[in-house]
Amino acid sequence: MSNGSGDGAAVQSVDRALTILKLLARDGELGVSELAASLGVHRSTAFRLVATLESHDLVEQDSDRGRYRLGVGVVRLAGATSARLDLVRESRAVTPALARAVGETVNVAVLADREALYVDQVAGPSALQLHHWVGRRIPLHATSNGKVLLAHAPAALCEEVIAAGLPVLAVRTVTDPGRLRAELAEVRLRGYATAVDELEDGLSAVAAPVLGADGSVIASLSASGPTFRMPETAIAAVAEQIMATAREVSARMGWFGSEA
Amino acid sequence: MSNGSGDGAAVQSVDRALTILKLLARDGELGVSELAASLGVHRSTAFRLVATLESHDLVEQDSDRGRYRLGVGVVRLAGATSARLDLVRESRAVTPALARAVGETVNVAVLADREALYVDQVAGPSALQLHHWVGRRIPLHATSNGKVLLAHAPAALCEEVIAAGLPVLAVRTVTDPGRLRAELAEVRLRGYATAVDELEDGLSAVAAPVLGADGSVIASLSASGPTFRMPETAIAAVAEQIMATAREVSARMGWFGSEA
DNA sequence: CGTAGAGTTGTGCCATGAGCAACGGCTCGG
DNA sequence: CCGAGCCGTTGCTCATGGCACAACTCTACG
Repeated sequence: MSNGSGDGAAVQSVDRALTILKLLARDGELGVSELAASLGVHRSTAFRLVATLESHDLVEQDSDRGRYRLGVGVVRLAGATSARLDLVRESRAVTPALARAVGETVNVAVLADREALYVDQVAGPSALQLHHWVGRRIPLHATSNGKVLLAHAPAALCEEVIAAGLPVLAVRTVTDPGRLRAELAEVRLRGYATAVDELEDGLSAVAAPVLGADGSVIASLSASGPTFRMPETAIAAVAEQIMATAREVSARMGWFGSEA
Repeated sequence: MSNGSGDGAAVQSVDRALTILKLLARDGELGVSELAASLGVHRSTAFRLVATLESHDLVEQDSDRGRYRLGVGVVRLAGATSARLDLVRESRAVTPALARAVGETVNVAVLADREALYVDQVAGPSALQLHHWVGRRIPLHATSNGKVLLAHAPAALCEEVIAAGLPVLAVRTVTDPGRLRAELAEVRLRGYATAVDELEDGLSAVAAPVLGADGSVIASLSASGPTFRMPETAIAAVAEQIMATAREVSARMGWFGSEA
């Protein structure tokens, strides 16, 4: 093999393993010898490929020496991708308009472990913009999105985050537990969160919660830009726009108007 | 590498590719360099692994040189596995009792391309039983399950199957198009199908349709055994039992009683 | 414009993937 | 019951396919 430059099957053994997944999707259940015959490889090769898939829960066996079928890991992967696809697709219907209206970069974030995971971003019209954050994990205490997610998370999670420490990231990072708790209470009351020079010097953001069909907070929607473009006096007006858009996204996600 | 005998990661490159899927499930979107860093491999290695995943639609890119996320192939795999898991799980609630009651092997089959795909099997109590058929594809015209599926399939499919030829498989295989059409009409009228010495000499079967929530035929349920144990005189009684169980499975699959 | 970083491609080397052989378990037929 | 055949699994060796390096292209930023 000379590293196949065009056919897409760049790594042969990976290609074979993925072909096993397709065969099982097609046929439901197959034994090692059947897989080996379909792939045109030796039984021991098929066995090792399927064992690797099994170690990742992508296939499973009925019994110790039985036939293989697709496993729960496949459903898990799909769950991860379709829920997030839904959120990104629905929010994308309205976030470009918000980005234009407030003139800043709009982000959507979800709670993942004890961090804010950025799942979508739409740039505002300015030349001075945020770097691409999708796929990045950001500390909860230092961002507006993080504060929204934390304010609506179980109290136990909030205490875990505080117990793990609130590291300094910028000149105004909130590092005092009491102050963070007070801010989170205000977020819940007011309906939005702010972060000014807390993640990065010169970076400000405002965020509001996105609700799901059952009224629980499933994501956070923010607008962020340079602090000099988002002065104290402008925050409330921006917050109103963000909250309105967050309500629209919530409705698109199935929320019917009565907050949990 | 000496083919790692215990750690489950039998094939390293496959393990790495599957780890990429997990990373994307976790983080939503990642670039080649980020994947390479997470895996601890060179960028070119990560690129080739992700290219292989992409060739199988398991990951996709926004743009030509953009970041990767999980692709529609993942949802397809999950669709294949969860729909079939549902059918097998729901039918399994009642098929063992049927196998005991009629004393024969019970099978569940679905229509897949132009064949009957066997997705579950429960052995009857007799020593003389069928071999394991799960995962096997069987010609539609020669089995009771195939006839049920064909009788309720679009007419175009029926004609395609006939046009492709009806090969002889046993002494009584139906090979005449007119006779097959007449049998299928009778299946639709009577509510069950039979196959006697048509797939294999000495093998008989009776099958009835399983309906889904929308009243369409989603599977076929059969009992099969040696012809000497299922004489002409016993077929109607067995058919009643099979139809009753098929109605139960249908209800479990969400059918509410009014056939489409 | 130049630089840095990211994505992509070509090449050669060696470590890993593949195939062979052997073993143990299970099923079926005599 | 025994033997044969088949299947799943494991150990070993070797050669080839996977990997890293280097180079190229493209894009974004100062």
